[in-house]
Amino acid sequence: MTQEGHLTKALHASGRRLTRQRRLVMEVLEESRGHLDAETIHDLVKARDPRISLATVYRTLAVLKEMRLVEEHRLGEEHGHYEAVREGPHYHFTCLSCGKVIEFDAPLVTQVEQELSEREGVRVIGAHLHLSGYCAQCQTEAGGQSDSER
Amino acid sequence: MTQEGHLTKALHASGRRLTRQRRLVMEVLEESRGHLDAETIHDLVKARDPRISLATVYRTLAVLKEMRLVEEHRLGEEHGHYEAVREGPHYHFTCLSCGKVIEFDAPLVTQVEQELSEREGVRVIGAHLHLSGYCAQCQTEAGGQSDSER
DNA sequence: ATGCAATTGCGAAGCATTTGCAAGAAGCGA
DNA sequence: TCGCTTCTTGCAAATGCTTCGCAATTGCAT
Repeated sequence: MTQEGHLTKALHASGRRLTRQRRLVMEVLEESRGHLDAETIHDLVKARDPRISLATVYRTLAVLKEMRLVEEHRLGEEHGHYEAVREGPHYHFTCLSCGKVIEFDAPLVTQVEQELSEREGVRVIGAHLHLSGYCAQCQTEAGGQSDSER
Repeated sequence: MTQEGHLTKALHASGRRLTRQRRLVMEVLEESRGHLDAETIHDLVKARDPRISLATVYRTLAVLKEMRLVEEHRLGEEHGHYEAVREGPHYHFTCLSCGKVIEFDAPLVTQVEQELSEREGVRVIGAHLHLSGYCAQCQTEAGGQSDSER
């Protein structure tokens, strides 16, 4: 009831309510710690409550995003992927061949932010670093350097 | 005729043809060195040839992208923005308030790529770094630190 | 100049995401 | 606990961006 209590409080702080649907979406995101798209989230949530609608999933994700409990990433430049926010910043690498996503941290990004802030006078709020290429496995399996993808 | 010749050659190398439409799209992208969305590109191209269709703009952008002459960015996580590829890598900062885009370089990103490659055995092909926050102007004008945006 | 394959324009289709609205809950206060 | 008010949901229709099918054009190699 700890994390649920936290969610309740966070919602109430902005005049919102804790609903079964919101709790389920948050649960799914926290349990399967991956990068799920809306459709997948919808499926997983439906397994626990078949009545939930896709529109509600989208609305919930928007709310959670606004509360900074969830982040949206545009990994393959395709449709959105969502994940529950964890400690510290982390970035993504996507394999162009098999689609695998590797998460990594990179303190140097903070340094880049600082340099930019100083040089341009901006205030940086968010940072997305998205690398792409071929993972170790796909490199050995197929050479992986041809343009034969997509 | 230099750059046009180059475009022709690049197209022919992959069994493609240089058409008026493709030349115009490339021209527009090179002249207005910004981050244009497809609709804007379409408008600019139509100013020079009203017959061009939006579908052709998209098809041309796909071709140019595949030839690595153009890059697509998902800046505001909204719709795609396109720009002609220039020398060296460069990254983007978007102002959450006014939407302004600042481009910058950051050699440190290369270092991040190398670290990841060594640690995970991947081969990095592309890198997108997208920072967001408030530009100097928007910070002074409105304080800019409240969550009052969208 | 001629022919064939690549390309275009058009409208329609396709996705992912959003929205309008009436019915359904959450949670405050009595 | 019961009501009432307001926030939420489901549904389906709508939207916005992007892609596709197909017949008509057009580049360009010969």
